[in-house]
Amino acid sequence: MEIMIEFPDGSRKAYPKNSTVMDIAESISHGLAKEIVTASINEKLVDLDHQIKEDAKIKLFKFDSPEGKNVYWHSSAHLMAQAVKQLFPEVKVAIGPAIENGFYYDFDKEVPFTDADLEKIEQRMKELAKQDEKYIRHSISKAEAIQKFEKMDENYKVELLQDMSADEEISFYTQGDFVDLCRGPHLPTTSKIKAIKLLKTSGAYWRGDEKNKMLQRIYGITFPSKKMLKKYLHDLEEAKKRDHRKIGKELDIYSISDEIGPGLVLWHPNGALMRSIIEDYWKKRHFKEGYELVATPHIGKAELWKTSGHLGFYDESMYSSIDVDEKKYYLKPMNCPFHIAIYQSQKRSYRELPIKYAEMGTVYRYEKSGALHGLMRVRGFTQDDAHIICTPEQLDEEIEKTLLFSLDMLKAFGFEKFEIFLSTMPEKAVGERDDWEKASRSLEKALQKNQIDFELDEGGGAFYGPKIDIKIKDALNRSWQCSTIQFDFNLPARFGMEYIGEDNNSHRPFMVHRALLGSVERFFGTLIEYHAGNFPLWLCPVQVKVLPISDQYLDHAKKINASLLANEIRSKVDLKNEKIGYKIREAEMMKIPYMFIVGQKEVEAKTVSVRKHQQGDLGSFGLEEMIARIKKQIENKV
RNA sequence: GCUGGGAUAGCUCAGAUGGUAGAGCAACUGAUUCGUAAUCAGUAGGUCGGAGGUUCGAAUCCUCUUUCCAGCACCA
Repeated sequence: MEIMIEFPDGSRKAYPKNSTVMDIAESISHGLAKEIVTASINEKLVDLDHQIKEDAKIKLFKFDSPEGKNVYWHSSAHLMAQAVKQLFPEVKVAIGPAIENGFYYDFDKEVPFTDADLEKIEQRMKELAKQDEKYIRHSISKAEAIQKFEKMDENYKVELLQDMSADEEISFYTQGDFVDLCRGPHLPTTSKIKAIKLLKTSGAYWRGDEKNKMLQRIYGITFPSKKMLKKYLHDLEEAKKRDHRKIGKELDIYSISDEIGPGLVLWHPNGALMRSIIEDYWKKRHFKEGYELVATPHIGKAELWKTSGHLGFYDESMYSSIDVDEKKYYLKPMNCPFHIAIYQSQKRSYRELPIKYAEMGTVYRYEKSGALHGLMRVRGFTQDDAHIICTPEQLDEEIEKTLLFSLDMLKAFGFEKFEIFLSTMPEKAVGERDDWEKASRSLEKALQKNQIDFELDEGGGAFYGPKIDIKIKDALNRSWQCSTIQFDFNLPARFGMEYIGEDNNSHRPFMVHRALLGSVERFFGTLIEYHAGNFPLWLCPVQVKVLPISDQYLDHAKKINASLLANEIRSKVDLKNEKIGYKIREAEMMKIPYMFIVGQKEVEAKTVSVRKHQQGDLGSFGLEEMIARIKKQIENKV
C-alpha cells in the first residue's frame, strides 16, 4: 500500500504506508536526514519516528527554523532535568519549556543551585548526550498518568495532570532513566545535542504566580554545533558592551544617585543637551502635523484621579498623596486628565476637531524596586504624550497619519527595522463593543493600507481600548518597545467629554492616546543600546573635536573651533598638554564623530586633517569644505 | 515585592583563615611640544554603602538597613 506525501513546494510523491518522517527525509538526502529536528504532518508537529498512515502534507524542520529550535531546546530541557535528577534525586521537577533563546526548567529544591552545581549539571548533560539515549513517546490515560507520577512523588506533574481534560491524550517521554510528562515532539536521541551551556539560575514562581511557592529555575542553551554556541556567547558579550547603563556612564550622559532616590534620573550636560535636541526636533515635527503644545502641572487633586479611575486601577503604583490645605494631591502618573481639562475649558464644536494636544509630560509612577532598570524602567519619566480628540468620521485618517508619523519619526533616529503589534479587546474591557470594533478596524486598515506587516495580539489590548505598538529591532535581534497608539473609551466617558455636532446635539468624541518615543528615558536607553553609543551625527553632544598637535597650535585650533561654532556645529578643542595619540584615543573613546587634527602642515596649507570615529584618517580638507559637508550631514540626519 | 549574588579612591578592580587598606586609569604639579587609539616623574585622594553587635582588635564574622545586579512577578 502506498500513500501520497505532499511537500511544501506542492510536489507530491508516493511512499509505502507507515513510512516514518525519517524515512522520507532520508529519501530526499542523507544530509537532510542528519539535520532534521522535527516535522509537521498536516500542520501538526510530530516525532521523527512517527509513522504516516495516510496521504498527508509534510514539512521538515531543521534547527534553523523556529519549530526546529523549539523542539531542540525542549528536548534539551528534558536532558537537563535528567542530569539534575541524577545529581539531586530529592529534587522535584515542575515545568521546562523552550524559550526564545534556549530553555529553562523549574525545580523544587530547598537550597538554591550554586554556580558549582551548574557546572556539574552541565558536565552530566554532556555525558548523557553522548550516551545517545532515545527519546521514546508513550501514551496513557489521565488516570494512569496521575497514578504513575504520584508514585514517583512528582506532585507538580500531578497538579498539571489534574488540570487537563479527561479526553485529552496524555503522553510522556522517556530517555534513559528519566521520565517526563510531555506533549512532545522531541529529538530522536540525546546525541543530537552537541553544544551545551547553562547560563544562569534564579527563583521563579510556580505557574508564574507570586502567591505560589518560589522554585529554582535553571536557564540554558544548546546548539547542534560548538560554533553556533560560540557565536551566541559572543553576542551575549556584545550586548553587555552595549548596555546603556555602562555607556551612559562612560559618555557621561546620566546618573542615578542613591541619595536622590532609585529610579530618578539625573541628566548630565551631555544627556540634557541630547534630550533638548530630541525635544526640539519632536516639537518641530508635531507643529507640522497639526499638534498644539500644552503644558500641565505635576500634581493634581485626588478628585481628579478618582474621576479618571487612576486611584482605583493603579493606586499601588502611584506615589502617595501630598496633603495641602486639607486637600489631597497626587503626583501625576499620566497626563490625560489635564489634557481633557484643557479640552473641557470651552464648549467644543465639530468644526474644531480634530484637536491634538501634545506635551513632553513628566510623570511619576511607583515602580516596584525589583522592576527598576537603568533608563528603561524608572520612577520619574517624560512621556512624549499627545491626545487626539476627533469625530468618528475623522478616525481613519487620524490613525493613519499617526502611524506614518510615528514610523517616520523613528527613522530619523537611525532605526530601520520594526515589529508592529495590533492588540484587540481583552476579556475585561470598558466601552461599547461597536466602538471597539470600529477602532480596531481603523487601526487594522491603517496598517493594511500602508502594507505594514504586523502581528495580531488577540485580546491583548488595554481594558480601555485597542492599540498598535511599535517595537524597534536592533542588530543583535533584540526588540525595544517604543511607540504606542491607544484608543481610550474609558476617560471620555468618565469625564463626560462632548462636542456639539452639525446636528446641534452633543456627541462623545473619540480619544486616541499616543506616544511616539514612549518615554524619553527609555527611548534614550534604546538609542544608546541600538547605536552602541555611536549616535547619529545630528544627536551627538560633541560633533567635532579639534586636536592641536602641540600647544603651539592651540590658538589656531581655537580659531577653527570658533568657525565651527559659528556654523552651529557643536565643537570643542582639546586643551590638554598631551601627544596627539593620546588625544585621539580619548576622542575615540568618547565616540566623537569627527576629529580635526591641526599642526604645522595644516596651518601652512590652510586645511584640517580629518579623522572619523571608527574609520580613521580621511586625509586633508579645506575647513570651509568640511563645514559644508558636516552641515549637510546634520541637516540630512545621516 | 520575591529568590539569589554584590557594594572597597572619581572610574575599573585587588585585598586566604579578623591585626587597622592597595594597583591601574582619571585628577593635580612639573618636565616634555610631540603627526593618527595611552610620554615620563611626582603629589593628593578612602570614617571600606549606613546603623548596631561579637572581639583586645572588624573591609573581613553576625543582625538590621539602604542600594545595585540577574531572574521571577509587575509595567496605565
